[in-house]
Amino acid sequence: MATTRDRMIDATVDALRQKGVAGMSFTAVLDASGAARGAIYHHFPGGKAELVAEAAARNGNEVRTHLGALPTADPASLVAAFLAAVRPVVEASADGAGCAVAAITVDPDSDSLRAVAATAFDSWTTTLAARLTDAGVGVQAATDFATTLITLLQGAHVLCRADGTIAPFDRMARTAMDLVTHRFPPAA
Amino acid sequence: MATTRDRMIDATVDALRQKGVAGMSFTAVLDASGAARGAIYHHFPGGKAELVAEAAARNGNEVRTHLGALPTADPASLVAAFLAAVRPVVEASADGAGCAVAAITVDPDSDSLRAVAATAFDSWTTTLAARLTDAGVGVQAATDFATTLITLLQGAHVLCRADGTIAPFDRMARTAMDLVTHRFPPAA
DNA sequence: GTCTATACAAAGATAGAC
DNA sequence: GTCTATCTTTGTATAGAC
Repeated sequence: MATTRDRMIDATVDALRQKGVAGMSFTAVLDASGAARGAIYHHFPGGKAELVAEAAARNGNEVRTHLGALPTADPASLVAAFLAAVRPVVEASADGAGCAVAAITVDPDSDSLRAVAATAFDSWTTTLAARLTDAGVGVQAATDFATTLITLLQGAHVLCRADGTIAPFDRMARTAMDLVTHRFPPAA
Repeated sequence: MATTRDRMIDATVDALRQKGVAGMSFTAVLDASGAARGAIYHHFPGGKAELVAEAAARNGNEVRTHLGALPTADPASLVAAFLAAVRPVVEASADGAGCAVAAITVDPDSDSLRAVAATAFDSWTTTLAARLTDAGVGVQAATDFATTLITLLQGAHVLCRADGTIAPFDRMARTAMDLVTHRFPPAA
């Protein structure tokens, strides 16, 4: 069974994705988690900043784990696997969800939150880059390429949320596959 | 000379880029624009929603104008021109600025704001797609490609803001140029 | 059109009983 | 550890004088 503290973090991740840091309220987190008001500063003495940082970090770790499980093959099929894996997440964005890690980058005056987001994004690109080098891409190109894939993912969140549909993602995915297959043609 | 109303809109664009819709306060807008408190509902009877919608729409139109002025040539040099044009904007994101149109997509329960953002993004992709067809790309591929460029732009805003540097943009730009030149080799 | 003053709600944060 | 109650600040929104 999940502890109260865990439920609060999960509720915070959801709230971050939908409303961002400033738009998220303790009231919403407490309602969703069933916790009492005083529980916040009991479990998170640092207040909102601490709760938000831990929630975003947890979400970032989960995503990194998923990215690390992608099958390694030639670059083109890795890109295809990446796109297929993130599509359901972006689909949720079209319905108003968004990315929790991206949400904490918008905080006005919190350098520590931006650092948490930077660490998460860096872990994603590093993980993806490792898969690309496994697929035969050079180290420099793999790092650049992995950054591009995460950039596309984050941009798709924004465009699909605005559009209310997954259509922008699908247009982008077609282009990405077209470009990468011309650059790294399948050996077979 | 700019009217009070114009200065309020400009201040709102800045506030949106830095703090988002929920994080933006009338107090900040009034301080930055030098307007009085009562001026808000005089010029914008619809309150915050109306002010924010008009600010984002103005920002969206400005960007579209810039995109329409890009020189048309082969696809690869158009991409190069696009990347060079947006780089300074993304550089501001690394310092905490962000994109005003992207900011209004995060609003919790405002469908009209999301529609404003969707219209702006659509005008950008349509404008870019027209340049691509001028450069000889087919209509379907041009639409997909233009969406991909805007997706990269929005993703770069997010990653660079998190990182605090322009480095993610530059890594993405290298990859984008590498991919597009292999797909559409220069005629010369 | 522009200003001051204020009403009303909601936010984050704290204190202290159980 | 968990809860209720409350303090303080800040936000949006409005009223009305000039």
